[in-house]
Amino acid sequence: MPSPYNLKIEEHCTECTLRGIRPFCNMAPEVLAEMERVKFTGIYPKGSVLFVEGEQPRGIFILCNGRVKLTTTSSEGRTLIVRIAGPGEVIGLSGTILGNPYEVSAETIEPSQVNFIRRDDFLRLLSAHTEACLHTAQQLSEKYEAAQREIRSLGLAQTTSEKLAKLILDWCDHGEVTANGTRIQVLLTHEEIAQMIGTTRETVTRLLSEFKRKKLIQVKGSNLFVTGREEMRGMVSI
Amino acid sequence: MPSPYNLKIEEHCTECTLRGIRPFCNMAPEVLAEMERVKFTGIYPKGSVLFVEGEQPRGIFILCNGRVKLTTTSSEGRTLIVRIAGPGEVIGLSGTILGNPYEVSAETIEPSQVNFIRRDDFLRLLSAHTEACLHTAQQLSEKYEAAQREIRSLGLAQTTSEKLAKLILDWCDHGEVTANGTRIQVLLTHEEIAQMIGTTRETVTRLLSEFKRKKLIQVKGSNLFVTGREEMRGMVSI
DNA sequence: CGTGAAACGTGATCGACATCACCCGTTGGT
DNA sequence: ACCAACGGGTGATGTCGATCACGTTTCACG
Repeated sequence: MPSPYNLKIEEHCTECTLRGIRPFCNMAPEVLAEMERVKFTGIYPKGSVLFVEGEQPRGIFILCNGRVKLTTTSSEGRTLIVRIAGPGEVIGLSGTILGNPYEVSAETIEPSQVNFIRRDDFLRLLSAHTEACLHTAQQLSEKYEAAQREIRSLGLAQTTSEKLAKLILDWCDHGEVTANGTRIQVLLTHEEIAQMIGTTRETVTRLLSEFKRKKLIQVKGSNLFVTGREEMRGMVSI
Repeated sequence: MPSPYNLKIEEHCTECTLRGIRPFCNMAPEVLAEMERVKFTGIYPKGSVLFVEGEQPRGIFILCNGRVKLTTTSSEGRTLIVRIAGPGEVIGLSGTILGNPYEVSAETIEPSQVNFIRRDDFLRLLSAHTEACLHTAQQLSEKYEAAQREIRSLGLAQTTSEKLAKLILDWCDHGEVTANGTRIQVLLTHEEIAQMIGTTRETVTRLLSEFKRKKLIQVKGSNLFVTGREEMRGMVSI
């Protein structure tokens, strides 16, 4: 018997699938039924590793609920967070299609519900249903464009504060607008923020203090209130 | 009547299409025939602009011959070369699929032969032929993985010399191994190399001199001979 | 063949940021 | 209740690379 907590997110996911909110689930009933037949649903606690960079692709992971951190590591041990995937995103798609090893590692940073589809099942699905194939092409296009934007940020930003401001502004898009600024839940440590923009923990700490001093942001627990959204936009040239 | 030069590259492209060398052309005859019917072939001199960042997507460009520079520019005017596309690559795919504006600008850096397919024709092709759709998904996966690797390089490299060494090593993969090192044709100025790794022209000049001093490379005209491939690999931690 | 523009080479300077070192406060585990 | 481990804050220091400035070479083209 599942715990009340698990039931809750399961319910939520089913609902979203039925209503077709998730881009990847918004397909003809027979395709969805087929997907339903071959999928494995898993619920992972925070900190679970879905797969590791370099592994042979076992299949795709459809994230129903929760968030997953995608990282890559240099031979020196430096880590870069490539992306944080949210609900509705498909993970491990390109590797699974091409049969290439996963390019990144995936680790949940929240309790997450994940549907897994084995590689051969997925490839069969693609050949059998043009619709699934079209949706996959769209998902890949979106990921590609997101990667393109990431390349822009990393390559064109002049200073570290510009990168950090850009990151916070990106977060704002999914934040909640309140009386005292846009509220964002930051579930990342300074270390992890540093790994997202290719800098060090100390620099992130210092820059965030600077932003506080300049009244651009306010920190209350794990909430970050962005009070100077316009000023921050002025700092960003990308 | 086409010039001998144009004839030559046209011939070469036809041949490659027939032999199925180009990944995107390696499809069932009826799909190829359909593509043949809707495509527009163009031959562009060096420096032609295929499209500009931000434009509405008109369709896809299949590069048969030549090379195309894909760039993005910051509001400050700084330019980043995202990728140099070569024969067989499809350009403008993700934007065309999603209907989003082109994310980059495309400019030929060699005389190039390009097949253009209009957006609606292409989308019809995708819906009609699962095979075309599968090939598109594969192309997108490859592009996505390439972008991923680019993110790795930009985000994890510690120093600029590491980035430059990595770039040269990447070039080596398509170079010709000779008695005195791997030969590469560099058709880029120092300025453009700088734009590929997010640094300045002066730094590229200085670093290349340093590499010459250390006997890692030799420059003869537009040819670059990599003599110390192993030493350079040692400089790169990504 | 000359001439102007583009590409390349190099020195001087300076600031941003990585690195090291240490401290403090919180948290969670036994 | 304690203390190790973790996350966060901050100073001192050194260095890499951006920037400016100018000279030199190469090359296209009339």
